Amino acid sequence: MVFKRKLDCVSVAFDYPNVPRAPRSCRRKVLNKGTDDDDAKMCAMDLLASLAGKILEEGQSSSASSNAFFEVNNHEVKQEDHYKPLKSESSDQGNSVSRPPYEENTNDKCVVNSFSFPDNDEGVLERTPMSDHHKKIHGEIGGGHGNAGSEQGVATTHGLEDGGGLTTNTCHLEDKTALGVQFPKPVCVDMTIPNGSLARHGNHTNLARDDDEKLFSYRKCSNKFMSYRIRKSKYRKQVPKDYGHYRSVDVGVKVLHRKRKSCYGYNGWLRETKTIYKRRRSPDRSSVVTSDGGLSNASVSKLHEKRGSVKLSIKSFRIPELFIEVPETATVGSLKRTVMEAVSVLLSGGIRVGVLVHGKKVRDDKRTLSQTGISCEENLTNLGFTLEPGLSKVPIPLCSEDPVVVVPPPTEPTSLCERSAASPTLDSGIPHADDVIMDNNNLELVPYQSEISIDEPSSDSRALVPLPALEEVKALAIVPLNQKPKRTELAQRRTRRPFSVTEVEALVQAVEELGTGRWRDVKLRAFENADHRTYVDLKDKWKTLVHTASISPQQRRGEPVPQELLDRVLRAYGYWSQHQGKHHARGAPKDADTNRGGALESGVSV
DNA sequence: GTTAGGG
DNA sequence: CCCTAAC
Repeated sequence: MVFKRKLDCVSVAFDYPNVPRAPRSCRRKVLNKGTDDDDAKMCAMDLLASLAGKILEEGQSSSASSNAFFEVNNHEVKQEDHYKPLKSESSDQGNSVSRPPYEENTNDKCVVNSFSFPDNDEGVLERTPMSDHHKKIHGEIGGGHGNAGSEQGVATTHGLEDGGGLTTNTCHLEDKTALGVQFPKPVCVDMTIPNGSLARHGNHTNLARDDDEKLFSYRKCSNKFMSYRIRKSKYRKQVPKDYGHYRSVDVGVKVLHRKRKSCYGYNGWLRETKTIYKRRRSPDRSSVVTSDGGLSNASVSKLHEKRGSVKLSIKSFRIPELFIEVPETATVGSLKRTVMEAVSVLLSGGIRVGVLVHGKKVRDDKRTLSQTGISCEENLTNLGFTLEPGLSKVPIPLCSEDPVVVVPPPTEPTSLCERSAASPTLDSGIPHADDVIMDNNNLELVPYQSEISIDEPSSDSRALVPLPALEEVKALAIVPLNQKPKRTELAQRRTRRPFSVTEVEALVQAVEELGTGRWRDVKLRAFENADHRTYVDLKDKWKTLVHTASISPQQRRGEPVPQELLDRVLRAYGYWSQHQGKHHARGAPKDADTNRGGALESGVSV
């Protein structure tokens, strides 16, 4: 029998309400020190910086005047096999073992696929290679710059939105990234910060106002996931899972963003970001005309051409995909903060920009735009940008076709997500949770096989980023490895998840039967399906339980544990302290089942 | 990979 | 919960 092993969740799970403390790991904070001096990148970086600032402002002002809203695509995943009922036959104490709390795991995992920015002012990138003047720096965040090229206002560009310049792209089949077992109900989220209008999508399944009078629109999305094999948590800290992988899809950078918290406050982050990006302003004086990043649906549109210069309007930037995990009971506010933090962390980690012409990445930073063909009117419409994790060392060969974040003006702007949602047949493509679990012992994040093959042959993404699936696989597999060398700041403490009484009950029960030296068995026995509980966790919990039981009730904190349980803890503790190993031979899980009563009781009675 | 124990 | 030593 193959036991499921802990599957470390790759997700962003900030539990603000429950985790007041700051991560101890505010140590390593290394920002990307890339020295890329590419103009385009710089421009984009500046733009990003400003956009990030904008986001932060949005996020910080509790006034929350922003108009941000999500589009959540709720994936309905079968859960039947995700959790295995706790064995109860072993209970000889008459207490029917209730289903462990991990079965209450109703956390939704969210996948943030896109993040667009306000459209109030169009983000205009002006490249004037021969020019020597800076028009404007992005310090004027929010300032209403002249909106040159208003004629192709985002809203009209794709005709998808009701004038809101909203991103419609959401879930792309190829982007469904989820750990099936960990994601009972994965949610694909598309984030957009519109300029005050609402997107209209056909797949809304829910619509609710959040506490800031903004709208959340939920809609179904295809149950299509990519699964990854992830190594156990033991080496989690050494593994830069944050940039677990990214692939070439029109959605853009794929980032498996593991739970973590920014070591910096938003202010600090903002400061740092600005500083850095300013410092790295393009040496050859390209300028960012507006900083507000009026971004909408993924595209780059040509504003107009002046002689010798190129003006671009970047309609949208997608952030690398983020996984977010929040309990259903979480507040909208906490969700916001979670997303905010995720985005902040992501951006603070550095982002690189790639340039694509006709879907092909232009690697030579030395080439001029005209040499690249970007100056041509025709090509300009086929100009795209990519966002990539700002790693100083990004594997070159396999990442050649980096994820597209800003893609050429889509001729067919319908989001893949919508298509996905409309393709129920694809739902069957979800890898079964068990499949994922069975072999998640690899360090790399490897796309689940079935995923690749399910790619929609004619999806936009393929057209936009012609990258063979195989290549993607390689890239995915290699990225984490190459990044391994000290992606320091990524290490992050897991979110604290206090044991519930039910869990304690299950733990006590198991320890009573198995003893205190067999945590793996305890895990397998009582918490096999609680992927977030490692045997070390159980051991630690037991430790605290023993301590808790030893102190006066007044000194105890947290959710009170029934005295009855604490008594059992002490009893078991005392027993197993005296019978170390004596019953190990017969204490094997299978034996314990027949033990009817458990080692503790039978042992004591003897 | 597991345990055990300190942090 | 994290980190490590020890096995």
